[in-house]
Amino acid sequence: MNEARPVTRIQQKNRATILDAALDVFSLRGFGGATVDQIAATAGLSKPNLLYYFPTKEAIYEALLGGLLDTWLDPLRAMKPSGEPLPEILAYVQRKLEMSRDFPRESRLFANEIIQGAPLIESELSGALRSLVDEKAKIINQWAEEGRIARVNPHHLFFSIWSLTQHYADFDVQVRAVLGEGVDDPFPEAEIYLTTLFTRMLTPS
Amino acid sequence: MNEARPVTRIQQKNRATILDAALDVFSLRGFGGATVDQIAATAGLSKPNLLYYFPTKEAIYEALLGGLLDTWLDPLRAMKPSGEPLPEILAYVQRKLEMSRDFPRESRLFANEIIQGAPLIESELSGALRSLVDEKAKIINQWAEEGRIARVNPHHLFFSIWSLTQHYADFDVQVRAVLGEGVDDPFPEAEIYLTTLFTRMLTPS
DNA sequence: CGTCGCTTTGACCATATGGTCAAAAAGATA
DNA sequence: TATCTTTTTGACCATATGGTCAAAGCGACG
Repeated sequence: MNEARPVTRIQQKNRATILDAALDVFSLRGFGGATVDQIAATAGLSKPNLLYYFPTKEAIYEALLGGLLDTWLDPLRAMKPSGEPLPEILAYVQRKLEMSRDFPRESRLFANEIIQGAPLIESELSGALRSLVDEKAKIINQWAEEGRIARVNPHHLFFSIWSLTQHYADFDVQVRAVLGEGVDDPFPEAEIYLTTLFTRMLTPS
Repeated sequence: MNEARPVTRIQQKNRATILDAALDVFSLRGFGGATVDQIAATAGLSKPNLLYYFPTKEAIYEALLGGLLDTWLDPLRAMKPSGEPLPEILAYVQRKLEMSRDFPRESRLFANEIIQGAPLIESELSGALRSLVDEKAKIINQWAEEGRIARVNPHHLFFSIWSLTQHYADFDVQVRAVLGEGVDDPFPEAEIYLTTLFTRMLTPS
């Protein structure tokens, strides 16, 4: 009768600990480069104990990725056709940049997955993601036709927002190396730069 | 007396074959996720035979990365202060985009390395790369002061060029998934979009 | 306190993986 | 053709890795 086992406090805590450790390891080494032992060590658990909570390495990875794309797209969903065009877009850029600053591991995990061919989430990319983007692209086009923003290819506009914001998480090492010791937080300047960029590009001439 | 052994034709061919195969595998799976057997199989060689040409897996990886950053930066080196500002910058963007189109594996290899913390090339990043960027940043600032382009943060300008162009190689799967079946080559539109973007951002108001 | 189910672990296993080595095969050279 | 060097390979090895299992530890609850 599939007796519903309650989720104990220990289970909740350990699952969370494992996922956090796995995020550390997977985002840094990619799926193939990560080992269960590393994750277990990072989580402070024995390997069999870890495998008591997640049956396989794949299961941990899937648990991390599942929902990540969804969370990642929340800021885009928040872009409303009723708002002022430029502020709506700039708010989206800013929220994406904040996510790069506050959740760099998630960003890198996602980047790793995509670079490696997105074996696990390709269906979501051409399904849910594509639908959402198509829908929001119409809004951009609408705004452009009304002359409220300059005309741009809306799909590539989204690509550029993703690329520019995620760059500060994924290529953090490079950004810091190039900026040098003097700069300990690249994000304030990044925000100014990106705001300027999108404002100049989208302001109708 | 360290008799200089000549490099035979067979050696040349096999080294090239191995590096090409390794590029396939490393760019898709990252260093940790790649196996010597996969590389050997892709190259059509036996594993011991492969290890006759490169002593270790690391050696293959290093051989690939060594020089890659250098090649990668050639287009930036070509940016001359004597030229017209906007065309110089647009030419740089265009050449970087071409590299993403023609050498996506190299781009992904590089991305993998950076995302994973650049263990092998961090010194180059804060050495050669940083110097070159600082030098070119001065040119950008000079142009801005002369009123020939709009004022922007030059370092972040370079970040944006790298990020936007490499995105089309590294996130190719996502780009194609979002654009759908109808688009079989995203690059022409990308070029138009990026040209527009940088023109609008950099044209003095 | 005793029982029962949840949690943890040491020992273990099969396979994968990076790498070695001696010997065979294949060229080059004379 | 005989000799010497370069190239190739089958067999092998130590370690790493993903995963299993039976048994022990532990906590909640009657």
